[in-house]
Amino acid sequence: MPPAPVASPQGKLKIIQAMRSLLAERTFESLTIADIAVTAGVTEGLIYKYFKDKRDLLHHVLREHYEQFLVQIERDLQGIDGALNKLRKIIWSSIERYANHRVFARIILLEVRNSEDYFKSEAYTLVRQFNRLLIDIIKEGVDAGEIRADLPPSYIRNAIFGTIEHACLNRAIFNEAVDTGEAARIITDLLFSGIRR
Amino acid sequence: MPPAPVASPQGKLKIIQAMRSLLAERTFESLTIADIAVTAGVTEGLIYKYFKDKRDLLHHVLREHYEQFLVQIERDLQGIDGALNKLRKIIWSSIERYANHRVFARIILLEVRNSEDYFKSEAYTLVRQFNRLLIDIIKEGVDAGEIRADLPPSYIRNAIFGTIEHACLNRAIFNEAVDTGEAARIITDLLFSGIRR
DNA sequence: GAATTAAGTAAATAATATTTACTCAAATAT
DNA sequence: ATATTTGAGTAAATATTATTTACTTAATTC
Repeated sequence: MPPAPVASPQGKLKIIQAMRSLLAERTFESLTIADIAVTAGVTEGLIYKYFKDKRDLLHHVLREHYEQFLVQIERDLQGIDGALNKLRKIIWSSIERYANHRVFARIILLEVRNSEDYFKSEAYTLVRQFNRLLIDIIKEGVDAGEIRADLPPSYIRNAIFGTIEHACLNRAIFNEAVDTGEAARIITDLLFSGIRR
Repeated sequence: MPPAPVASPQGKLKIIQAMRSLLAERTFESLTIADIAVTAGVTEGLIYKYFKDKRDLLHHVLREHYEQFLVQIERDLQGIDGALNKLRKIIWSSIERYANHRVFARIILLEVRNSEDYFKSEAYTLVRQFNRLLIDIIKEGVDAGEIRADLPPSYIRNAIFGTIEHACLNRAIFNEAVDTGEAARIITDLLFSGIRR
């Protein structure tokens, strides 16, 4: 049997929870270790017992979010046939995630990409995994004749991610509302059919 | 006549230049005021004479870059007719800028959006100005029947920016090469005609 | 029951940002 | 021609924040 998942100690959980709730209101840079410790109700030293530094804690929070996201995506794709239908669903699920999990959106869109450590983190491993999934679906679509073969899959993936992210940026930054269904419909239509009349 | 542009003092210029050259190699967060002062050959105090704090200096560097970019864009659009042709040119010019001015790309894609101060900065005013230009061109295209009228212009703008930015992200982060002409052709084609076969 | 270990604390230290009080030289006004 | 102001710049002090260290304490295991 697999090793029983060792329960995290209270203190660690409180630290992670404090980080999440502080990030809902403030930027990563503006948070001090003291802030986090006070909010969590632990001492500053304990944070360094579980995390290498402030950024490592950030990456841990992102990783947990991303794990949930990937589980949900996998579920969402069950029973969907055809590459375009899968992409449509992924677009919807991604927007839904950014719209309803603002801390997740803020971390990934605003806070991590400026640090080299991120690209060595486990969180980034998950991002790459999601990337590969997307590329595979695009290739499947090309092979099936659903998707144009003259556009490199990486550009298609960039267009999908980039468009979604920009559409959700104002949500992450200014807390503006996003209508998931509407946004997904418009973005899918735009990417599938183009802007030319 | 307009007030003669007062020449910046040597020290200020050296500080700005030091910031630029350091940002070519390292992330904003990793730069200390001491680093910047040593590289510029001035004392730390002088930096605070001209800039409110480290971020204010970053915003100043971005503003100078963006001013140049807008001047170039305006030139590039001269004599081009038709909204789609203008968008095509803007896509090319934007990619060219990110590809050939990596510090600019790094600042705007990775370093500023995580701070509230940025959105109050003069640099951001210029970004909004560019945004408006793009929206105006899109509306012109809709009115002229070149661009679909059933897609909100803001989504079209997000798709254009987002796709370009994601395509240039690996350039900014990992210093990967970008073939401007090729990228512009593919992205324009993708956005104008869609990915569906 | 002694030894080890995990969870946690408190205080010290190190790194860094920022402020303060000053110097000097040039420009300007009297 | 000199006193006064001002802008450029410095050096050192201070404030803030991150990180490390040395230590409890309570539970587990040998």
